[in-house]
Amino acid sequence: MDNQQVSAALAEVGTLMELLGENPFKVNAYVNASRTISQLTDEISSHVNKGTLGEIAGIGATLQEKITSLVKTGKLEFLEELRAKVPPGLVKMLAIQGLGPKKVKALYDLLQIDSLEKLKIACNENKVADLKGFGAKTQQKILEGIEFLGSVAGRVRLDEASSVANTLLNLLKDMKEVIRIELCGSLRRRKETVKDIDVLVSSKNPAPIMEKFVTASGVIQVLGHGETKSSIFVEALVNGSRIKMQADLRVVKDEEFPFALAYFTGSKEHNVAMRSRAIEYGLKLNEYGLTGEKKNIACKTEEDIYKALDLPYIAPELREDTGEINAALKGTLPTLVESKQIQGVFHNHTTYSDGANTLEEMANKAKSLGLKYLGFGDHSQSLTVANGLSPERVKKQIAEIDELNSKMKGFRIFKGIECDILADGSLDYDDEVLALFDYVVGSVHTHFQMPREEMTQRIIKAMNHPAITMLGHLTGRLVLRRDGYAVNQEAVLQEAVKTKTLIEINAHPMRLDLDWIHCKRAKELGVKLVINPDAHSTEDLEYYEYGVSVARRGWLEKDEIFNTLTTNEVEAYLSDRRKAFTKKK
DNA sequence: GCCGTTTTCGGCCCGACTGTTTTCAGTCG
Ligand SMILES: Nc1nc2c(ncn2[C@H]2C[C@H](O)[C@@H](COP(=O)(O)OP(=O)(O)OP(=O)(O)O)O2)c(=O)[nH]1
Ligand SMILES: [Mg+2]
Ligand SMILES: [Mg+2]
Ligand SMILES: [Zn+2]
Repeated sequence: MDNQQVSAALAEVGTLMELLGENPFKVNAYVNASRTISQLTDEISSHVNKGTLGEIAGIGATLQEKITSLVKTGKLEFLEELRAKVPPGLVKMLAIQGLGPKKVKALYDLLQIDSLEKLKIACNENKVADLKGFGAKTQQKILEGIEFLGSVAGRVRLDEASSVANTLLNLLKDMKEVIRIELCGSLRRRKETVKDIDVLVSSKNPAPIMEKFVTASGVIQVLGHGETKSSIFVEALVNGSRIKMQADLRVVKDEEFPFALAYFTGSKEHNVAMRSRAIEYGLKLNEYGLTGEKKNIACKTEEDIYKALDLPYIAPELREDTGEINAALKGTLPTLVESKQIQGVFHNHTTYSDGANTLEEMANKAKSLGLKYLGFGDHSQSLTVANGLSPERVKKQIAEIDELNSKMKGFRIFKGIECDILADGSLDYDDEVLALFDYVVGSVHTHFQMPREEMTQRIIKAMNHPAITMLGHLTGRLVLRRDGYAVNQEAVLQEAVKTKTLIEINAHPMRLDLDWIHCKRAKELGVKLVINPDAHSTEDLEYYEYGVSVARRGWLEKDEIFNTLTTNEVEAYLSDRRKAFTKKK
């Protein structure tokens, strides 16, 4: 079993134990281990083999045993026993808004309800309202919740969620009652997918803000409407598709804003760690302040809060409880790469293949974004569905780039190609054609169904071709749409070190590939990365910002990102590599 | 189930909103 499978199994253990009414702290041990393993940079199997499982925080003797069983046999007897005790319908019932493990257990214990169908019937027969702790309103809400299940949205891509969030932000930000307003939660931490929109406002007069929020256009349902907190379910149109999301609004006093900002930014696990640290200091940390027995510790910024607990500021992207607090203590937090340090981007498409804009339009847009250089990467000849370039058209494009380069002042265009890595790991052009480019991005676009080991060898073979400069979208995954092909990312990253292949952080919000966890792994291994927007239009060029977010979540610094180099440095680097390639032939 | 400059038992983050209650449990953030 791999990390994600082990993580899923432990999460299921947690859910089933909860439904059996187990001790919540015990349940939390499983849930916590599940999360830790899902965010591990290295492979859980390597910990099993090396006997280092116990070194992972939150994994003790019992969990070591269970994880070892999962990794070695793919099975866990304890989980099988739990599954035998808890009907699967109970887990489905948990998805109903407002129904948690206690209520589901009560419904099962008292009315033998073990499916959505039976639950609906019981509600309609008015049996649920009579149970202790239930009532007419709860019964009605359950019925509505069952109907709502079909339209319940899962997670949403960061770019789409940002778009919905900005609509809400614009709705509120100019109200006279609003002093400060900020997007928080996973949006602020720049997670690749977002479950809901978390908005924080400071004000002396919350009521009108709450009112405006719950009556906003597109609100499908008001989930809660209180003095300091409201929740809604909204529908919005983003790029022609309907997006349904929850949104939460917290309103606090302005002097509480930094504490509320820290709280509402999360993550939950980071909050728990920070609050536990406050306890060690004899203090209490919540969304309103940092308080002791008699004293209140005034903080004007988040930085002040960290400082009060003897920690340096921790950037939102790092607040995932993946070691940031320990690193902060040791003074080994990274100085994260910033958007303004990106000098240019590679891997962009034009009308030569499947892009919407010309070379010149793309170059002008890049220049207007403040970039100093732009690299192209249209598709290669065998990718006919995307209008891949024949060697003749390659030469034509190169001539056009030469002309643009002589015309544009203070801006440099690099000649590149997104060259298909064919099924056998060979490249899609002869070496004579490959020698025409300043750089080559190697990407897999076909034959996704290969066995994992074959795919890994295919990519590794391509990385060993001296013409390859960088590897495009390593796994081919599409966020929330398609899993990547089976590939040993660890092996590819290790090979990248050996072959000095740059690994792309594909910044297209549909891809974000490498993901942030493997960025962290790449950092540990000493891999160099390059942030590319994979732009198919001028607007897409701005996607590199999403790649910067991934890099920051992966703890990456300026020096670890190739395209923070200046034009001259890039020029020198690429020309050296090209010389090595052409000399070899 | 995990963990330890309050160490091997007794804690484990803390609060808002709702609906059921008459003082609070459950769910969610
Ligand atoms: N202290 C504390 N804070 C929490 C807890 N649950 C949530 N929070 C805070 C931190 C979260 O980032 C923030 C928003 O909660 P969300 O459930 O919306 O999670 P978040 O935005 O992190 O991720 P998501 O919405 O799932 O993409 O509220 C909790 O149990 N304790
Ligand atoms: Mg959220
Ligand atoms: Mg939320
Ligand atoms: Zn591609």
